[in-house]
Amino acid sequence: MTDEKKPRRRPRSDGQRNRENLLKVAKAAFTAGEVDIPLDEVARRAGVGIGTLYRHFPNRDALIEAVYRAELDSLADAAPILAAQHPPVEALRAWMRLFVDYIAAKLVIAPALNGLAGGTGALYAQSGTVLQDAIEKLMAAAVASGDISADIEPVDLLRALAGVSNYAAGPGWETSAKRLVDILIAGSRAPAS
Amino acid sequence: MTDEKKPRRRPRSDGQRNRENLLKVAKAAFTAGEVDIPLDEVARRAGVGIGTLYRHFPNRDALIEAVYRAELDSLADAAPILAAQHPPVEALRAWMRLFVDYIAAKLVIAPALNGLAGGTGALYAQSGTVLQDAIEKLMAAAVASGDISADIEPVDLLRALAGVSNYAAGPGWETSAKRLVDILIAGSRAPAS
DNA sequence: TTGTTAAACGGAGTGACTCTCCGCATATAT
DNA sequence: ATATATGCGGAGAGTCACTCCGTTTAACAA
Repeated sequence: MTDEKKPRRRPRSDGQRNRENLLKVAKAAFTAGEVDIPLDEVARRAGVGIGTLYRHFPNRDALIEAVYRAELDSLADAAPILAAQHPPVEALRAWMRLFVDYIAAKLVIAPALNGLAGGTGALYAQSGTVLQDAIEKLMAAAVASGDISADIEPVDLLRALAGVSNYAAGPGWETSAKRLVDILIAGSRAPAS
Repeated sequence: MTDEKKPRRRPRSDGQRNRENLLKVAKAAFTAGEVDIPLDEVARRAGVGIGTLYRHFPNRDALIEAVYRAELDSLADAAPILAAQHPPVEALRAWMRLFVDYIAAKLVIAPALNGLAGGTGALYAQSGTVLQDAIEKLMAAAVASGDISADIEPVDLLRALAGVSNYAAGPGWETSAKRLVDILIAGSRAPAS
């Protein structure tokens, strides 16, 4: 019933190496825009058989999720740091801008995120929770300090941000995206009651 | 060089019928959530051969675009009407809410829009222009009346809206999306100079 | 070292899907 | 009624995701 520990053996070193290699190759391909790269090709570039790829990642989505989970986590980790360095509203703004930067640097690729089966949720439901937690805490602080209105759903802002990443195209989109961040912040301000 | 007119013959009636049938079937499937439906199946349901489908729509994306173009157009058409009925800012707000309604009614399906190859642009570059025109005019009016700030990019709002449609999941998302509309409007207001 | 064994590997094979090609059918115009 | 451009249909080629299972190898014990 409870989780038994069966540490019979140490995990095999070649297994871990291959797994990391696959992730590295996949990330390189995805960030290079080859979102639709065949999985055979990923395996080939990583110097492993297709069977090995599928043992580590049961399907395409699993691979994509694994590639981005680390990025998502590091984005989430930045939240408490920013919170410590800035006043609440500015921390929120800074984090949202960082979100945009991540997209700009192709560290997080929206098409890949959205391309997931069923479109939505699948990935954000699992990996996305860390982002939700991050923004929720930032907003809670800003609400507590009386800077932003209490009846704003954190998720809404995240959605808007994610939306921008979908349509990240054309020159100047990045500054345009940061302008949107300002709009969102301004729109979330508590009325000067 | 210029577009020659060669109206040798009237288009064949069966051709038009089949085309409409395909669109009807495809729309039904897409709105029912069967975004990944095989094209053979679409052809079968429409009672035509696969070859016929591919003559009318050279690839999957073309079909998706054709299905939604009408919806997109009607959404765009609503803009001037709303503009005539409401003061500028309210017209803008109403239109953005209408956008959300369309998504809610599954008349426009975000997963399908985003699932397009290459992720971005492909569809919005063509069909999306009508939406851009629509919101640009609404915003121009609101800027002219001094209600909203001049340095807001219309596309940004569209992006945010589209983003929300991606993550349209879970109960209450709709009201949450409309709240986002209000945030965006509030954030776009011109400073009471 | 050597033997044992569980863990991991590789890649041929399967089924599903997209898209092409081209001979056949039919609506339109004369 | 005849001619012909227009549209139809579906077999088949090419690609891809994912499975299966015989073979290899790293980890551990003796």
